[in-house]
Amino acid sequence: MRHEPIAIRHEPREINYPEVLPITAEKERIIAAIRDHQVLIIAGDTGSGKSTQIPKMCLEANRGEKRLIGCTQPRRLAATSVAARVREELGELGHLVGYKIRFSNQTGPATRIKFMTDGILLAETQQDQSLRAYDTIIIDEAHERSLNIDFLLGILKKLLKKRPDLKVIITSATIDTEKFSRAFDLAPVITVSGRTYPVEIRYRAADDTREEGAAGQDAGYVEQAVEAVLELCGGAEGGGDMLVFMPTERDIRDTVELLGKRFRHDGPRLGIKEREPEILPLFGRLSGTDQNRIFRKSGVRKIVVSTNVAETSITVPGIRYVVDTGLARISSYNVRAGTTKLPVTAISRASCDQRAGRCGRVGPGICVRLYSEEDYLGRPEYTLPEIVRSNLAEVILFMIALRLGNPKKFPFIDPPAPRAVQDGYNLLAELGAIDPERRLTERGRIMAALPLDPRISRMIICARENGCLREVVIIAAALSIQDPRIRPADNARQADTAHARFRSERSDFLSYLHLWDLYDDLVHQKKSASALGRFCKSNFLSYQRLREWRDIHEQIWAQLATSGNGREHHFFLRSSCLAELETEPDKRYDSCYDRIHQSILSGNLRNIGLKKEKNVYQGGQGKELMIFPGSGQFNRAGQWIMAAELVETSRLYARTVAGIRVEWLEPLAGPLCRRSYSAPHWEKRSGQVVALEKVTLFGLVIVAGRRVNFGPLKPAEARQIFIQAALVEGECGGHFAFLDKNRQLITDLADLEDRLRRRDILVDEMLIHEFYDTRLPAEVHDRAGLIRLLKSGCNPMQRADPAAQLCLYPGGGEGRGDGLDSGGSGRPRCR
DNA sequence: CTGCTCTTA
Repeated sequence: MRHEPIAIRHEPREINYPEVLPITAEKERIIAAIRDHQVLIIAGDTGSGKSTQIPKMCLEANRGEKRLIGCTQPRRLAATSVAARVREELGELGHLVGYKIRFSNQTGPATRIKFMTDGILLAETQQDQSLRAYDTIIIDEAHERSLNIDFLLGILKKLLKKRPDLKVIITSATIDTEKFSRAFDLAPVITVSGRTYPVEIRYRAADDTREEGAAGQDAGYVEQAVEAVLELCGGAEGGGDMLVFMPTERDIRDTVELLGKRFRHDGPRLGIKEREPEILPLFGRLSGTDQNRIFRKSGVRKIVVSTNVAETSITVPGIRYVVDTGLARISSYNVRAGTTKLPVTAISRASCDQRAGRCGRVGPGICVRLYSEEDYLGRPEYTLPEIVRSNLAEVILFMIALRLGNPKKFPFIDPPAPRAVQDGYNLLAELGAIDPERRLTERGRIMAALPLDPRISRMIICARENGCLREVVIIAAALSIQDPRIRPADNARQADTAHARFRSERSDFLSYLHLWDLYDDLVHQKKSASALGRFCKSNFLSYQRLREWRDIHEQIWAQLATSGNGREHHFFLRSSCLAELETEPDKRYDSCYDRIHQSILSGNLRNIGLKKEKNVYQGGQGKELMIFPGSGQFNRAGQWIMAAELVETSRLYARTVAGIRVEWLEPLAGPLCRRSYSAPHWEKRSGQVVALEKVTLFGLVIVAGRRVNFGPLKPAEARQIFIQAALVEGECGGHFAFLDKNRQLITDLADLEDRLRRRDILVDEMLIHEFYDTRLPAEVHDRAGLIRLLKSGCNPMQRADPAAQLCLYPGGGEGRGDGLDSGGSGRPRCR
């Protein structure tokens, strides 16, 4: 818990604002608005100075006196770099600025302005629900509408009544400020101009009359982008770096390759006199050193070919020209299938404009759009907020843990669809996090306390029971980071060879464990950071991501240790299933493969598959999966698999895959299994009605034709079969006096009919069935039940003798208890 | 035969 904040009184000192920033002119207006309103919306485009100057204005408005001024940023890098900038600008007041991001808390008692990622502020609400550590909260870049931002805005909206002293400032690009204002009871909007240069937009749509390529080929935007780049280079525009936006890594590879070729072969003919430019790919999975090449000055023209990272996350310096395909991969959650789609999609107008703006930061720019103005105008204005295209399980778990009420009534700016909310509840129920009343279970509480996807938390809980916590925590941390393997286009083979060193033949999860063991050895040998870096480089691994992996691993252990009582920590550390003596890497985990993978399966039940053909699997709910070619299980996997992820791109791919045994599924899935029964029939030997049980999980048959005792499942149906087969047709087995008598009577009557040549004395089977049906108690449906019934006839308190009841003629019973034959084995007898 | 990008107790 936070101790009472210390009020830091200080002599008022001059706070300086850079004159060049447009926001400086609005200073007095903004300070007055902060004083007069609880919520304020400030709209300003790139270069307005809002991120750095508004926190200083809050200080000048006497905010942050007893509590903190909290400023959120969507990305860690932004949080730390803006903090550094403000600290520098504040000069001798610089010590008032701190920041906190995951794994690094640089705040102290003197901190009054705290920069952080929005994820951190969200996480803090778990400890400090009313955010009492803050008197002012600034949500920056709200227009990005990330899941964290939308969730935070809802929480703040609910908090405002309870915390009248709290001020909230929402800053955004100058788009859609109306929506924010309306969401916060018509909060005032102050608009600040940006500080950018004009950007000339040129539309260069694909020529419609141009012949289509081979059937099924796409529009050829790679070729068009290359043409556009060559035109710009050969035109009269002059020098300056270029930024080309592509939707996928593969397109980037193709573009880089084609550009290089064209410059070499056709450059002179196209009037490009300059030296061959430097062509650089840029995407998130690129190693840090390769990413940093875009910041180096080389003396020749730079052409950066990038994914969406360059739209908001990385600012490529010095860009004068943008070539925009208008495409991006945008993820969306498919509620029906429970999978993620990652299609190449036409981006929104806001995104197009953001991309264009990337060339107006150092001087007037030119943006070539590979689509028509008509196309542009027909696009949606904004990108769909992340919350309406996400799996909501984690959000809902959080809401239950914090008692934030019904998600359907929560003040989301754009509420998610009811079906998506229902799906989130369903997944939580499948994971055992909530009970039928949607309250947290014991498991759910542990899951809510872990900073992980609920599915991953579920694996850890299962591993605790299975005694393989050490292994599964390593894997859980691995599943929480981006793939640490690097596979450069020009060195793919070498990378594959390097990665094969730790690849498991049976499971991608074990590959993670092998890599961990390899790297952990080096760390324990106290290798220097540079030695570790060299190891990463030569093995095509990301040093950054391995570090993140270890950090998350440590964080999970710390959380597990505090969630139990202190003593549990020891238990956790020792609960490894590792066979101490086995040193050969791919055999090390053989003996505990089942336990580890059962634990992982507990979080991945939705992602199982049954082999249809090589690499193609029948998934749940009628899905067809294909093993991702980058998986170690490609061309290797057996009959049943599970995957940590199912993502639909060109196909529905299963990523991070391992073989499982079908027998694991039923006990783990429990009530998720659907059962159906067929061919119920009387079995004389066992004295039961037996049916064939079929068990399915998400539509996949996991048990077929299992013989089960049908009576307890469907007593009424079983009883009819029992009456017909055992009593009417006489296949009961054992010896029962009443049955013998009834049979004798029927034989006698049949004889009588034969002699008299009549056919109306003996009643037909249907009537005999009816007779038993009326006389036999409802709960009797097998031989054991019949024996129990007849035995109860021995009880003197019993009014009617059951055996007599079952005799076909009046008075057929021969006294109490006589329903049972004294012979036969193992049957109860009356004494 | 190959998947955009962020973020956390």
